[in-house]
Amino acid sequence: MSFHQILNRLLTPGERMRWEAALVRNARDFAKGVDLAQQGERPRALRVVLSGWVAKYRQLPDGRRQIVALCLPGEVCDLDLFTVMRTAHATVAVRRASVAELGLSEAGGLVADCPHLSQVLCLSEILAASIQREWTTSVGQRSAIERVAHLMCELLVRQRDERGIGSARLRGACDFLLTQSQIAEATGLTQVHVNRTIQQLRQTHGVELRNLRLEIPDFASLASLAAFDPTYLHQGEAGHFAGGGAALFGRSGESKVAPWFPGHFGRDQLRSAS
Amino acid sequence: MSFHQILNRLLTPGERMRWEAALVRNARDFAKGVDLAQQGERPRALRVVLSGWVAKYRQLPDGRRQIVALCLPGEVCDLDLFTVMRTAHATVAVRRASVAELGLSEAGGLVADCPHLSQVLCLSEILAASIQREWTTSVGQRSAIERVAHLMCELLVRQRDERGIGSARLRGACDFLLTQSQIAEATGLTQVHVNRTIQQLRQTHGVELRNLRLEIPDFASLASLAAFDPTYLHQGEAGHFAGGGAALFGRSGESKVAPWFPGHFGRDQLRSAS
DNA sequence: CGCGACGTTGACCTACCTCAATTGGCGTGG
DNA sequence: CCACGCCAATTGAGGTAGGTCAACGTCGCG
Repeated sequence: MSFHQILNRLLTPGERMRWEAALVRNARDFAKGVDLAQQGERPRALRVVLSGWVAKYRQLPDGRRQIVALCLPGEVCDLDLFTVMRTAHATVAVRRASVAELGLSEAGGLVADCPHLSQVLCLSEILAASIQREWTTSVGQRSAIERVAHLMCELLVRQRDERGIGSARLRGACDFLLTQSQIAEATGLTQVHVNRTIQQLRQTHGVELRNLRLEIPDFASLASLAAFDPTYLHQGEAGHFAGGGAALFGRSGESKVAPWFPGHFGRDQLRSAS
Repeated sequence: MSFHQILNRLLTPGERMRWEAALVRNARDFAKGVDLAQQGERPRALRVVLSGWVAKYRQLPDGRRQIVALCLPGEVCDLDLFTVMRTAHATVAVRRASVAELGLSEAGGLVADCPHLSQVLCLSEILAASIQREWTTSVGQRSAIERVAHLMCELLVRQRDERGIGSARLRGACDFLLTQSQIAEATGLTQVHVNRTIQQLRQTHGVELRNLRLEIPDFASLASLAAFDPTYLHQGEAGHFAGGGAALFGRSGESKVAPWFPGHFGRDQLRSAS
């Protein structure tokens, strides 16, 4: 399922409104290449992409970088705000992007007010982890042409059911906001080699990648070349998630949530939003 | 933090006992190389490694495989049982291993009875995701020698605070249950090349890898070679997790958990264990 | 009109792969 | 106790996918 599907299935209409109002209220624009967060720092916000793409990357001391994840519109970047002391990766705007940044009090208030929200957040994290495993597989096992093709397939499919905030069409075409250098950083290849690889995909599969648009004339053959098996995207499992999530989270919809928050940072207590 | 730290901090003594009793009751042994689960099938159990190592791997149609994660003693393999319809990866015993397999009703009952358990499970999943990102970085950016060294560093550190079920000492030595072929599958290298790489590590860093034991005379220098930065393991953050987790999960410790379970598989309802 | 970002091309190089033996350790059975 | 067989580790020779370096082209924008 897409993140939107999860949201729609698990949140009540009221929760959804509250969630989206908070996002709009905290929207911020970032120019291409601007870091939203540095690696090693204490997480400052729960981030939700509203438009544009955002990348998580890890940088080694000598400058090498690996993009480890892409966050498309509507997706939550991570739960670091709630769970870790220092983020191990940085976050950057792939292109001009609009991102909602919810501070600790705002995010905590939302979670407190929307009993289903923690389910949604954790499930989105679990989906992200599944994608992450596939990326590891790609970089570890697939050849250059397979990697690039696989990335294309994944991003097409991930955008397919992003009605609402996203901006993708069905059938073989979608937004593609990465430069070739960024594709290189995501696939563990060189920018030069990515270029040659794309040309090869153009010739052999008619794939077109221009003006931030991707067109795939024959998705099936590209998927076959890339050994793309969409199982890991768990599409259409929102219903299952809803059930399993409820089990896992003890039906938090029924729990009385206390307006309490640990002050372990020495920060202010949360306001308990109504 | 290690998974054990999370467990110790977040579960009440009673919950811990219940948890461990369930593990013991459902322990099963697997010979080396035996699959605990195939990719593409419906998850059958919540698995917890008791002894030995377990690997998650993804296999491509032509046979290439990538080990995407290692589960050490005490760790939960994944939450697929609760969250997805078909697992995208397979699970295999790296060596003879003992694994607790909790079926849906047993696992659901545990989660229902132990209010903090869902926190523990989700946080362990989040930690696993962080490790996964580092693996992607490794395979994408690090050279062969860096990859192997990094894996060694990670596994040493991950075993350090595994008192209890685990069997690791501090200071530069730990169990290492992978064959060179398995290291190759985890690092995206060839078995042959892994062999040469290890020899190089032996000569230049005195690293010894024999008889399922790893010895690292100079951890600092190996870590530096590998660009190993343990931030991503989030050690010693169990306290933080406890707080943040509570916020994220709405202090489930206080919630009244209903002995209810979705029957979306058409399975039996859960018994509500006392 | 000129600058900067992105894409494209060519020549050369090397880290890692492939294939194919060979060695060593160890458990098992005779 | 030795012989066999299996599995993991090791070694060698040769090949290639992809990296490196260095231009050059092209497009959009101020």
